[in-house]
Amino acid sequence: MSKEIGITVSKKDDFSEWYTQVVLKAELADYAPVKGLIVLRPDGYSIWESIKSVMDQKFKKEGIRNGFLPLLIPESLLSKEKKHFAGFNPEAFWVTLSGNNEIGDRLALRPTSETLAYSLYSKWIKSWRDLPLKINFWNSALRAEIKSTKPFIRNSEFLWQEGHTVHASKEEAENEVMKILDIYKDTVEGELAIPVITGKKSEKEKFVGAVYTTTMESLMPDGKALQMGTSHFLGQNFAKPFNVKFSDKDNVENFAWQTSWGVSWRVIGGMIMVHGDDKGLVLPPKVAPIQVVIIPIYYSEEDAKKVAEMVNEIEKRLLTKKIRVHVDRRNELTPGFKFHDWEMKGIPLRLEIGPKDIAKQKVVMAKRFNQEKSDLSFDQIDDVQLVLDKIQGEMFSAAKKMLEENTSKVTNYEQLKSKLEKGGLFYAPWCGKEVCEEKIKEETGADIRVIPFDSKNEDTKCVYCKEKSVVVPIFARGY
RNA sequence: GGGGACGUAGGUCAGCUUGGUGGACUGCCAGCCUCGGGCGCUGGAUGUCAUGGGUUCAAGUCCCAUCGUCCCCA
Repeated sequence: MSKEIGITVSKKDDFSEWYTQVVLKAELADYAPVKGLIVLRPDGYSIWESIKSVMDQKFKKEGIRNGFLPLLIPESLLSKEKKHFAGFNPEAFWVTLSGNNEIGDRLALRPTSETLAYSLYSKWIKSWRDLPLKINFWNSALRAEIKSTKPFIRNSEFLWQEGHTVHASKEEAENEVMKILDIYKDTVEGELAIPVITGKKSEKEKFVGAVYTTTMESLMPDGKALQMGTSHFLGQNFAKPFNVKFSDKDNVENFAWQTSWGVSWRVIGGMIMVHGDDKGLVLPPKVAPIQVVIIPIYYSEEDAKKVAEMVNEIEKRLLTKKIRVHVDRRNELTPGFKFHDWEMKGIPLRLEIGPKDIAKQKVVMAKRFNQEKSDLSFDQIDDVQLVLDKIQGEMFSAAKKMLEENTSKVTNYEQLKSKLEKGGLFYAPWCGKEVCEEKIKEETGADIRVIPFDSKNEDTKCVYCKEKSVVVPIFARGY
């Protein structure tokens, strides 16, 4: 009846509005009183905690430890690497007053911590014995977004992790860049069930101050690409201005080789977009705050008692299996309401237990992601974990299919332009010149998202200038 | 960078054209009724009409300014 409680637009008709409604109505986040800022509610934060815990374990296996850096960075420090500063200055927030007194060296709210971290690293690193140094920071970053903000996707403050490593050799640092990118890919594909394409950014799109940037890109159902994480090879670009040096085994002083890398809560936005449907959020089981919700169904007091007993029993069995289960015991709401409620919140699996089920020694099981309903006998309750694993796999497959169906090759500009109208990822040969890249961006709104590691340059011509191509990047409109 | 929309109850919004005692739905609270896909009934509480100024006997409504938010396009 009351349709306003649910999502009022379809994903297909009004994607942007649909997205906002899902974020708000599934209670992941809410708007803060300041433009561009959002508040994470427990269900949203729980998803971030899942991602965080998985990535954190992977980092630790890599010998990376966690640290904490302050929020304020003095301008004198932020501006030490010139390109870096030029890149971040337009979107930095500045603290210029302490009380009523002006601060001489004004303080930036960290847009990223390279400069601060490396000024300290130069103190900490003396010898080759101090390397490699690998520290990760779970914090937030602030970058002023004046226009087009979107919860999780683009905010003036966002949660992320930023890792900063220092190595004695170029090879080791480059190797680290790739290891991190692998961790990122594993996490996003394995936990969030979002397939990604990995590769390099173009010179124009790379992190300001990096030698090169590796990235993982995904495709959203509206045809736009979304960058899910980046891992940068910094070379000695920061080591030199920040004096990050070490004495090698021959007692010769060398500049160190560095990497930095980050993944933000933006991946949650990607997850919402990729998997959600007209009923709301659809969560991959691995990151769902609640994996199984149980709805008790009863008419009489007598039934209520019997059902409650069985529900408690099943809840216990699922808890033993370490499944995150919740029983919706709210007495004042009808089962129908609860079905819609938990569907909007994206809970992967629902078990309905009523008198009819008890008589037949089974429960009704409903899968969120494909709406499938089936019976599950009491004996099979211990298999629920298998069902959850299967859902996780099927969600990834569905997303992968969507990605593949909307990825294609183009050989000429007209083709690229017309295909871009419908959205998707497009492999197009490119001469490597920034002029062409810029023209394409100007004329079509699409940029180079990634130059995939596995893309092969055949003997083809640049899609724009028709000169000999050097690589085949993926062009797309992006977030 | 360009354009558009909006700000009234917790939420969504009507009321503004044509100034005259602030409304609907939903949600919330209490009670009754039950519950297998958003049940029904009864009663109740809830407002800095974004802010500041102006016009007027009188402003949610007209005028000006400010602040804030969202969306679309590049």
